[in-house]
Amino acid sequence: MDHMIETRESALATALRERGQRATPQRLAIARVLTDLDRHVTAEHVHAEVSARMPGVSLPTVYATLDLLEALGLARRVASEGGAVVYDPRTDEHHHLVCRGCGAIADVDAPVDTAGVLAAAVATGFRPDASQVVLRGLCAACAATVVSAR
Amino acid sequence: MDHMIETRESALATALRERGQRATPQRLAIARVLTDLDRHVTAEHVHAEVSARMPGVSLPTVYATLDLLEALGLARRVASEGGAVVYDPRTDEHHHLVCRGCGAIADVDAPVDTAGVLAAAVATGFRPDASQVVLRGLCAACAATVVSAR
DNA sequence: GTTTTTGCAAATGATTTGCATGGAT
DNA sequence: ATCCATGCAAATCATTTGCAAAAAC
Repeated sequence: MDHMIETRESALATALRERGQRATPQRLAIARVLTDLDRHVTAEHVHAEVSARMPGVSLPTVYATLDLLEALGLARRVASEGGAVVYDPRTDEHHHLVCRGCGAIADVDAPVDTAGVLAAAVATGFRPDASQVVLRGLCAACAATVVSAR
Repeated sequence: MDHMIETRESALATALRERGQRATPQRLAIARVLTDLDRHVTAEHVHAEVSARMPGVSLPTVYATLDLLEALGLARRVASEGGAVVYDPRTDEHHHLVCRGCGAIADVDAPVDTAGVLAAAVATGFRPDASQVVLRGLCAACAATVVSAR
Protein backbone atom coordinates (compact mmCIF):
# COMPACT_ATOMS: atom_id res chain seq x y z
CA MET A 1 0.00 0.00 0.00
CA ASP A 2 2.80 2.33 0.92
CA HIS A 3 4.34 1.16 -2.26
CA MET A 4 1.33 2.16 -4.36
CA ILE A 5 1.21 5.62 -2.88
CA GLU A 6 4.90 6.00 -3.46
CA THR A 7 4.43 4.99 -7.08
CA ARG A 8 1.63 7.41 -7.67
CA GLU A 9 3.52 10.32 -6.18
CA SER A 10 6.58 9.45 -8.17
CA ALA A 11 4.85 10.06 -11.48
CA LEU A 12 4.41 13.74 -10.72
CA ALA A 13 7.66 13.96 -8.78
CA THR A 14 9.51 12.69 -11.80
CA ALA A 15 7.69 15.03 -14.14
CA LEU A 16 8.67 17.93 -11.90
CA ARG A 17 12.32 16.93 -11.68
CA GLU A 18 12.54 16.45 -15.43
CA ARG A 19 11.64 20.10 -15.76
CA GLY A 20 14.14 21.18 -13.17
CA GLN A 21 11.38 21.72 -10.62
CA ARG A 22 11.54 20.42 -7.07
CA ALA A 23 9.15 17.77 -5.88
CA THR A 24 8.04 19.25 -2.58
CA PRO A 25 5.35 17.65 -0.41
CA GLN A 26 3.25 20.80 -0.78
CA ARG A 27 3.22 20.53 -4.56
CA LEU A 28 2.37 16.86 -4.48
CA ALA A 29 -0.43 17.49 -2.00
CA ILE A 30 -1.88 20.33 -4.04
CA ALA A 31 -1.80 18.27 -7.22
CA ARG A 32 -3.51 15.42 -5.40
CA VAL A 33 -6.20 17.70 -4.03
CA LEU A 34 -6.87 19.07 -7.49
CA THR A 35 -7.51 15.67 -8.99
CA ASP A 36 -9.45 14.49 -5.93
CA LEU A 37 -11.81 17.48 -5.90
CA ASP A 38 -12.38 16.93 -9.63
CA ARG A 39 -14.35 20.13 -10.25
CA HIS A 40 -13.83 23.82 -10.97
CA VAL A 41 -11.90 25.31 -8.07
CA THR A 42 -10.34 28.56 -6.95
CA ALA A 43 -7.07 28.92 -5.06
CA GLU A 44 -9.14 29.36 -1.90
CA HIS A 45 -10.96 26.09 -2.47
CA VAL A 46 -7.70 24.25 -2.96
CA HIS A 47 -6.16 25.91 0.06
CA ALA A 48 -9.06 24.89 2.28
CA GLU A 49 -8.87 21.26 1.20
CA VAL A 50 -5.11 20.98 1.26
CA SER A 51 -5.03 22.60 4.70
CA ALA A 52 -7.25 19.83 6.02
CA ARG A 53 -4.76 17.25 4.81
CA MET A 54 -1.52 19.08 5.43
CA PRO A 55 -1.92 21.99 7.88
CA GLY A 56 0.36 24.96 7.38
CA VAL A 57 0.43 25.14 3.59
CA SER A 58 0.24 28.81 2.68
CA LEU A 59 -2.00 30.51 0.17
CA PRO A 60 0.93 31.98 -1.81
CA THR A 61 2.24 28.45 -2.25
CA VAL A 62 -1.13 27.34 -3.57
CA TYR A 63 -1.15 30.21 -6.07
CA ALA A 64 2.37 29.43 -7.23
CA THR A 65 1.67 25.73 -7.52
CA LEU A 66 -1.53 26.15 -9.49
CA ASP A 67 0.42 28.31 -11.93
CA LEU A 68 3.04 25.61 -12.16
CA LEU A 69 0.52 22.85 -12.70
CA GLU A 70 -1.02 24.83 -15.52
CA ALA A 71 2.40 25.22 -17.14
CA LEU A 72 2.91 21.46 -16.79
CA GLY A 73 -0.43 20.83 -18.47
CA LEU A 74 -1.94 19.19 -15.40
CA ALA A 75 -4.59 21.83 -14.85
CA ARG A 76 -6.32 24.46 -16.95
CA ARG A 77 -7.63 27.87 -16.26
CA VAL A 78 -11.19 28.43 -17.28
CA ALA A 79 -12.43 31.83 -18.31
CA SER A 80 -14.14 33.19 -15.22
CA GLU A 81 -16.39 36.10 -14.47
CA GLY A 82 -13.43 38.26 -13.55
CA GLY A 83 -13.48 37.50 -9.84
CA ALA A 84 -11.25 34.67 -8.69
CA VAL A 85 -9.30 32.61 -11.18
CA VAL A 86 -10.89 29.21 -11.66
CA TYR A 87 -8.88 26.06 -12.35
CA ASP A 88 -10.14 22.92 -13.94
CA PRO A 89 -8.55 19.51 -13.36
CA ARG A 90 -10.01 18.29 -16.66
CA THR A 91 -7.43 18.54 -19.39
CA ASP A 92 -9.42 16.88 -22.14
CA GLU A 93 -11.17 19.02 -24.72
CA HIS A 94 -14.36 20.54 -23.42
CA HIS A 95 -15.95 23.98 -23.27
CA HIS A 96 -17.54 26.40 -20.85
CA LEU A 97 -20.70 28.37 -20.24
CA VAL A 98 -20.21 31.46 -18.09
CA CYS A 99 -23.28 33.16 -16.67
CA ARG A 100 -22.97 36.94 -16.61
CA GLY A 101 -25.71 37.06 -14.01
CA CYS A 102 -24.38 34.83 -11.25
CA GLY A 103 -20.92 33.89 -12.50
CA ALA A 104 -21.66 30.16 -12.57
CA ILE A 105 -19.46 28.11 -14.87
CA ALA A 106 -20.70 24.92 -16.48
CA ASP A 107 -19.00 22.40 -18.72
CA VAL A 108 -20.19 21.60 -22.23
CA ASP A 109 -19.06 18.46 -23.98
CA ALA A 110 -19.58 19.10 -27.64
CA PRO A 111 -16.88 18.72 -30.26
CA VAL A 112 -15.59 21.85 -31.94
CA ASP A 113 -13.09 22.03 -34.74
CA THR A 114 -10.54 24.60 -33.63
CA ALA A 115 -7.91 23.64 -36.21
CA GLY A 116 -8.41 26.93 -38.06
CA VAL A 117 -7.81 29.20 -35.07
CA LEU A 118 -4.94 27.04 -33.88
CA ALA A 119 -3.25 27.32 -37.26
CA ALA A 120 -3.82 31.08 -37.34
CA ALA A 121 -2.41 31.38 -33.81
CA VAL A 122 0.69 29.33 -34.55
CA ALA A 123 1.26 31.39 -37.69
CA THR A 124 1.69 34.48 -35.49
CA GLY A 125 4.30 32.74 -33.34
CA PHE A 126 1.90 31.98 -30.51
CA ARG A 127 2.42 28.59 -28.86
CA PRO A 128 -0.99 27.34 -27.64
CA ASP A 129 -1.27 24.97 -24.69
CA ALA A 130 -5.03 24.62 -24.58
CA SER A 131 -8.16 25.80 -26.33
CA GLN A 132 -11.69 26.22 -25.13
CA VAL A 133 -14.88 27.78 -26.40
CA VAL A 134 -16.38 30.21 -23.91
CA LEU A 135 -20.05 31.09 -24.16
CA ARG A 136 -21.16 34.07 -22.13
CA GLY A 137 -24.82 34.61 -21.43
CA LEU A 138 -27.41 33.81 -18.81
CA CYS A 139 -27.92 30.47 -17.12
CA ALA A 140 -31.46 29.13 -16.90
CA ALA A 141 -31.95 30.48 -13.37
CA CYS A 142 -30.71 33.99 -14.19
CA ALA A 143 -32.66 34.14 -17.45
CA ALA A 144 -35.81 33.36 -15.46
CA THR A 145 -35.03 36.20 -13.04
CA VAL A 146 -34.70 38.76 -15.83
CA VAL A 147 -37.98 37.72 -17.39
CA SER A 148 -39.89 37.77 -14.12
CA ALA A 149 -38.41 41.18 -13.28
CA ARG A 150 -40.13 42.76 -16.28
CA MET B 1 -23.12 69.06 -37.43
CA ASP B 2 -24.89 69.43 -34.14
CA HIS B 3 -27.62 67.55 -35.78
CA MET B 4 -25.36 64.64 -36.72
CA ILE B 5 -24.00 64.32 -33.20
CA GLU B 6 -27.49 64.45 -31.85
CA THR B 7 -28.50 61.70 -34.23
CA ARG B 8 -25.58 59.51 -33.30
CA GLU B 9 -26.22 59.88 -29.59
CA SER B 10 -29.89 59.23 -30.08
CA ALA B 11 -29.29 55.75 -31.40
CA LEU B 12 -27.87 54.59 -28.10
CA ALA B 13 -30.16 56.85 -26.08
CA THR B 14 -33.15 55.25 -27.74
CA ALA B 15 -31.79 51.76 -27.21
CA LEU B 16 -31.36 52.54 -23.53
CA ARG B 17 -34.84 53.97 -23.10
CA GLU B 18 -36.41 51.04 -24.88
CA ARG B 19 -34.96 48.85 -22.16
CA GLY B 20 -36.19 51.15 -19.41
CA GLN B 21 -32.68 52.47 -18.89
CA ARG B 22 -31.87 56.16 -18.59
CA ALA B 23 -29.74 57.87 -21.19
CA THR B 24 -27.32 59.77 -18.99
CA PRO B 25 -24.44 61.80 -20.42
CA GLN B 26 -22.00 59.56 -18.56
CA ARG B 27 -23.31 56.44 -20.26
CA LEU B 28 -23.25 58.06 -23.67
CA ALA B 29 -19.70 59.30 -23.10
CA ILE B 30 -18.48 55.90 -21.93
CA ALA B 31 -20.05 54.18 -24.92
CA ARG B 32 -18.45 56.72 -27.22
CA VAL B 33 -15.05 56.24 -25.62
CA LEU B 34 -15.30 52.50 -26.03
CA THR B 35 -15.91 52.71 -29.76
CA ASP B 36 -13.34 55.47 -30.20
CA LEU B 37 -10.56 53.59 -28.41
CA ASP B 38 -11.40 50.55 -30.54
CA ARG B 39 -9.15 48.10 -28.70
CA HIS B 40 -9.13 45.84 -25.64
CA VAL B 41 -9.62 48.01 -22.58
CA THR B 42 -10.03 47.75 -18.83
CA ALA B 43 -12.33 49.87 -16.70
CA GLU B 44 -9.27 51.94 -15.76
CA HIS B 45 -8.45 52.63 -19.40
CA VAL B 46 -11.98 53.75 -20.10
CA HIS B 47 -12.04 55.87 -16.97
CA ALA B 48 -8.82 57.64 -17.93
CA GLU B 49 -10.10 58.49 -21.39
CA VAL B 50 -13.60 59.46 -20.37
CA SER B 51 -12.19 61.65 -17.60
CA ALA B 52 -10.25 63.62 -20.19
CA ARG B 53 -13.46 64.35 -22.04
CA MET B 54 -15.87 64.68 -19.13
CA PRO B 55 -14.10 65.31 -15.83
CA GLY B 56 -15.77 63.96 -12.71
CA VAL B 57 -17.07 60.65 -14.03
CA SER B 58 -16.45 58.09 -11.30
CA LEU B 59 -14.91 54.66 -11.58
CA PRO B 60 -17.98 52.89 -10.13
CA THR B 61 -20.04 54.48 -12.89
CA VAL B 62 -17.61 53.16 -15.48
CA TYR B 63 -17.87 49.66 -14.02
CA ALA B 64 -21.66 49.78 -13.97
CA THR B 65 -21.85 51.14 -17.49
CA LEU B 66 -19.49 48.58 -18.96
CA ASP B 67 -21.67 45.89 -17.42
CA LEU B 68 -24.70 47.51 -18.95
CA LEU B 69 -23.12 47.84 -22.37
CA GLU B 70 -22.25 44.17 -22.29
CA ALA B 71 -25.85 43.29 -21.46
CA LEU B 72 -26.97 45.48 -24.37
CA GLY B 73 -24.61 43.65 -26.69
CA LEU B 74 -22.50 46.74 -27.41
CA ALA B 75 -19.34 45.39 -25.80
CA ARG B 76 -17.93 42.01 -24.95
CA ARG B 77 -15.76 40.71 -22.20
CA VAL B 78 -12.73 38.83 -23.32
CA ALA B 79 -11.23 36.07 -21.25
CA SER B 80 -8.39 37.73 -19.41
CA GLU B 81 -5.45 36.52 -17.36
CA GLY B 82 -7.41 36.83 -14.16
CA GLY B 83 -6.32 40.37 -13.35
CA ALA B 84 -8.54 43.17 -14.58
CA VAL B 85 -11.58 42.42 -16.70
CA VAL B 86 -10.96 43.31 -20.33
CA TYR B 87 -13.69 44.64 -22.62
CA ASP B 88 -13.70 44.50 -26.38
CA PRO B 89 -15.67 46.93 -28.53
CA ARG B 90 -15.68 44.38 -31.36
CA THR B 91 -18.93 42.48 -31.33
CA ASP B 92 -18.37 40.48 -34.50
CA GLU B 93 -17.21 36.89 -34.26
CA HIS B 94 -13.51 36.61 -33.53
CA HIS B 95 -11.29 34.80 -31.07
CA HIS B 96 -8.52 35.39 -28.57
CA LEU B 97 -5.01 34.33 -27.70
CA VAL B 98 -4.10 34.82 -24.05
CA CYS B 99 -0.46 34.60 -23.07
CA ARG B 100 0.04 32.93 -19.71
CA GLY B 101 3.47 34.54 -19.50
CA CYS B 102 2.73 38.24 -19.88
CA GLY B 103 -1.06 38.34 -20.01
CA ALA B 104 -1.16 39.87 -23.48
CA ILE B 105 -4.39 39.31 -25.40
CA ALA B 106 -4.46 39.18 -29.19
CA ASP B 107 -7.29 38.80 -31.66
CA VAL B 108 -7.55 35.92 -34.12
CA ASP B 109 -9.81 36.14 -37.11
CA ALA B 110 -10.42 32.59 -38.18
CA PRO B 111 -13.88 31.10 -38.60
CA VAL B 112 -14.98 28.44 -36.14
CA ASP B 113 -18.18 26.48 -36.23
CA THR B 114 -19.61 26.73 -32.74
CA ALA B 115 -23.09 25.50 -33.68
CA GLY B 116 -22.58 22.27 -31.76
CA VAL B 117 -21.67 23.89 -28.45
CA LEU B 118 -24.35 26.52 -28.88
CA ALA B 119 -26.97 23.83 -29.38
CA ALA B 120 -25.71 21.87 -26.38
CA ALA B 121 -25.76 25.05 -24.28
CA VAL B 122 -29.28 26.02 -25.28
CA ALA B 123 -30.42 22.47 -24.55
CA THR B 124 -29.45 22.99 -20.90
CA GLY B 125 -31.48 26.20 -20.68
CA PHE B 126 -28.50 28.50 -21.04
CA ARG B 127 -29.12 31.61 -23.14
CA PRO B 128 -25.83 32.55 -24.86
CA ASP B 129 -25.08 36.14 -25.85
CA ALA B 130 -21.65 35.62 -27.36
CA SER B 131 -19.13 32.93 -28.09
CA GLN B 132 -15.39 33.02 -28.44
CA VAL B 133 -12.57 30.54 -28.66
CA VAL B 134 -9.84 31.22 -26.11
CA LEU B 135 -6.37 29.84 -26.68
CA ARG B 136 -4.04 29.94 -23.71
CA GLY B 137 -0.34 29.53 -24.18
CA LEU B 138 2.76 31.62 -24.73
CA CYS B 139 3.11 34.53 -27.10
CA ALA B 140 6.18 34.61 -29.36
CA ALA B 141 8.08 36.89 -26.99
CA CYS B 142 7.39 34.79 -23.88
CA ALA B 143 8.10 31.52 -25.68
CA ALA B 144 11.51 32.93 -26.63
CA THR B 145 12.18 33.83 -22.99
CA VAL B 146 11.49 30.31 -21.78
CA VAL B 147 13.76 28.78 -24.38
CA SER B 148 16.60 31.19 -23.70
CA ALA B 149 16.22 30.65 -19.95
CA ARG B 150 17.22 27.01 -20.33
C1' DG C 1 -42.70 64.11 -8.27
C1' DT C 2 -40.78 59.63 -8.37
C1' DT C 3 -37.25 56.55 -9.21
C1' DT C 4 -32.77 55.78 -10.96
C1' DT C 5 -28.07 57.06 -11.38
C1' DT C 6 -24.21 59.24 -9.79
C1' DG C 7 -20.06 60.35 -6.88
C1' DC C 8 -17.66 59.74 -2.88
C1' DA C 9 -15.47 57.09 0.54
C1' DA C 10 -14.86 52.96 2.55
C1' DA C 11 -15.05 47.95 2.45
C1' DT C 12 -14.07 43.72 0.41
C1' DG C 13 -11.81 40.20 -2.22
C1' DA C 14 -7.98 38.28 -4.87
C1' DT C 15 -3.38 38.01 -5.81
C1' DT C 16 1.47 39.38 -5.39
C1' DT C 17 5.71 40.75 -3.14
C1' DG C 18 9.73 40.99 0.18
C1' DC C 19 12.32 38.72 3.11
C1' DA C 20 14.19 35.28 6.34
C1' DT C 21 13.95 30.26 7.25
C1' DG C 22 13.71 25.56 5.85
C1' DG C 23 14.20 21.95 2.58
C1' DA C 24 15.30 19.51 -1.85
C1' DT C 25 18.87 18.25 -4.79
C1' DA D 1 26.75 23.36 -0.12
C1' DT D 2 23.73 25.54 -3.15
C1' DC D 3 19.74 27.29 -4.73
C1' DC D 4 14.88 27.06 -4.80
C1' DA D 5 10.46 26.90 -2.31
C1' DT D 6 7.92 28.05 1.65
C1' DG D 7 5.50 30.79 5.18
C1' DC D 8 4.38 34.99 7.03
C1' DA D 9 2.96 39.66 6.86
C1' DA D 10 2.15 43.47 4.33
C1' DA D 11 1.30 45.69 -0.02
C1' DT D 12 -1.09 46.15 -4.18
C1' DC D 13 -4.73 45.91 -7.40
C1' DA D 14 -9.58 45.33 -9.00
C1' DT D 15 -14.12 45.69 -7.93
C1' DT D 16 -18.23 46.39 -5.01
C1' DT D 17 -21.13 48.57 -1.58
C1' DG D 18 -23.69 52.11 1.24
C1' DC D 19 -25.55 56.30 1.24
C1' DA D 20 -26.84 61.16 0.31
C1' DA D 21 -27.27 64.47 -3.52
C1' DA D 22 -28.35 65.29 -8.39
C1' DA D 23 -30.53 64.27 -12.59
C1' DA D 24 -33.67 61.77 -15.92
C1' DC D 25 -38.17 60.53 -16.82
